[in-house]
Amino acid sequence: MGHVTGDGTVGKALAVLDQVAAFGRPVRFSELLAQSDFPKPTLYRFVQALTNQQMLAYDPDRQTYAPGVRLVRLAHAAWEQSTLAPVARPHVDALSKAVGETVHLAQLDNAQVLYIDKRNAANPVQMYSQAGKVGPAYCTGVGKVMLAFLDLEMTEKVIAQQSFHVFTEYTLADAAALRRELDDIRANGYGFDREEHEPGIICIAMPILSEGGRVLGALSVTSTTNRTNLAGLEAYESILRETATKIARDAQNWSFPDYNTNEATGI
Amino acid sequence: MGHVTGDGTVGKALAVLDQVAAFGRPVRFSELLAQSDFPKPTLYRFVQALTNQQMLAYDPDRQTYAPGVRLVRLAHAAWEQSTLAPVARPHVDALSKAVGETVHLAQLDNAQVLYIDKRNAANPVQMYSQAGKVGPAYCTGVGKVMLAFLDLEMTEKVIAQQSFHVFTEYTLADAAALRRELDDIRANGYGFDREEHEPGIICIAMPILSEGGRVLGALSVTSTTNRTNLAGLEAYESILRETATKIARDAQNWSFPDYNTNEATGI
DNA sequence: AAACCCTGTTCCATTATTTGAAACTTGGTT
DNA sequence: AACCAAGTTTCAAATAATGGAACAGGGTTT
Repeated sequence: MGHVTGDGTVGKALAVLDQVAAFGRPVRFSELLAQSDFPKPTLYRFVQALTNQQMLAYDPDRQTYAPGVRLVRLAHAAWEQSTLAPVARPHVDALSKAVGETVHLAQLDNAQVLYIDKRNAANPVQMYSQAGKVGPAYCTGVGKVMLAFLDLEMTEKVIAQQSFHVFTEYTLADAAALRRELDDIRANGYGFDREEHEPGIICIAMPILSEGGRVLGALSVTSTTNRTNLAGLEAYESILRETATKIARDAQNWSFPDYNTNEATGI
Repeated sequence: MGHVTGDGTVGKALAVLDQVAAFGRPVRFSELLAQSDFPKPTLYRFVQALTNQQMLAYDPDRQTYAPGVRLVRLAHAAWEQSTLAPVARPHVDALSKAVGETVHLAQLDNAQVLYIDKRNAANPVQMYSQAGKVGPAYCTGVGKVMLAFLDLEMTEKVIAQQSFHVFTEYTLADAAALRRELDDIRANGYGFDREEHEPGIICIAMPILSEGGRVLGALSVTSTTNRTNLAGLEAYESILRETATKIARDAQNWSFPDYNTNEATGI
């Protein structure tokens, strides 16, 4: 599943957790066993331990396992401490209000795009409904602009991991096409999604770069071909650039209090 | 930290993960060690393994650990498969649109309230809550209504785990006061938060009960004493009850496709 | 009913991994 | 140069993980 699996027992158990998550639906023990390298009792004990620990949830009626609620709790802490989202939040709010279209905030995670925040024009803040979702890097606006500004070695490493599955007639179908696109993006400083992932869905995307030029994440404004076109989206370039700059600046100055914030504050 | 810690190496490692998350901020190895029962090398290896596995993120500049992004990915799967949120979503959307105030969807998790979804009011109150966040059960609207409809044995078990920290002058200060309140809630079928957790913040809360009467979760509509009062919130009782009933009904019929949903869809 | 699955669970001797006191390294401070 | 604190590695002993095999339990077929 793309992970190292090393790290002794811990790594093995977490591989099982990934395996369950990858199913995308509650899964039976036998299904896990069928595609597992572990012998039956070994897998059984991992699943038991993870369930005890509430990393998996067991449904006794259906006899199925699914990722457990403890993950939701832990993820909240991760989201607040290890992603750009808390720093970016006010800026993403302001951007969302200004453009009135769907806004995404993303980071790169294991050669994939990880969406860490989203604003719906109509319906603000639906956290994990989209945040936490992963998507392909080679055919999304945010993915491509992040790839474009990695150092070359890293870019190649990530390109090598892309699947180049063809979603639409506009999907970039191979590494060569993607490299040409990345050159364009580097020249312009930003990029588009030209219905490459979903028909009718287009976006303009802007990298969030640290002062040193390191890729921190990316922002995008998404719309549909019914409502506008690429030229129309281009109008958002300057506000996207400003927003990205502000987020990068704040990320630089971001520091956590070294006293123990006693979390007596509300929900 | 409330966990069993058993389950061999896996349980121990996850206890470390919880420990890091509990800090609520990036934490140094020595800080973990100071409050840990594990000897230095043992703790060290757990932290290493978790970091390799991206369950923790290491910041080399500050030499600190924080919960890692892999959790965000996994939590998305957990949220979609092991919580009420996906079933409730359309109903919560409709409720939110109808009432124009902040709406919360919560479940009970280890004697705490776990918020699993949220819709902001049209003009949002400055209040900090998100999916994944946990809160106290004894002094929130959703917490109390869930407690009220557990079976008595379970109710007592959960009451025994409450801290009864006094947040405001209205906070229920002990188990006896909470039990009286739960009796009231059982009689009415729903409950309020009377500024018990945060000054100026009030809410009306409704349990989500299965046909068999099992507690599935709770819904609340939150506002401020500036904008309304308890009598004003009471106007939402019927729509809350209807929404809760619909969610319970859908949760009953909820079934996962047994074919492999191939997830080619975009964000 | 008996024989036969298929799934999930437990046994237990073998094996490999974890364990932790102590020693060592690194970087900063007196 | 001596000291100190935080982090890292070593290695024999202790412990926990491993997996072949055998055992339930529920359902279906003979």
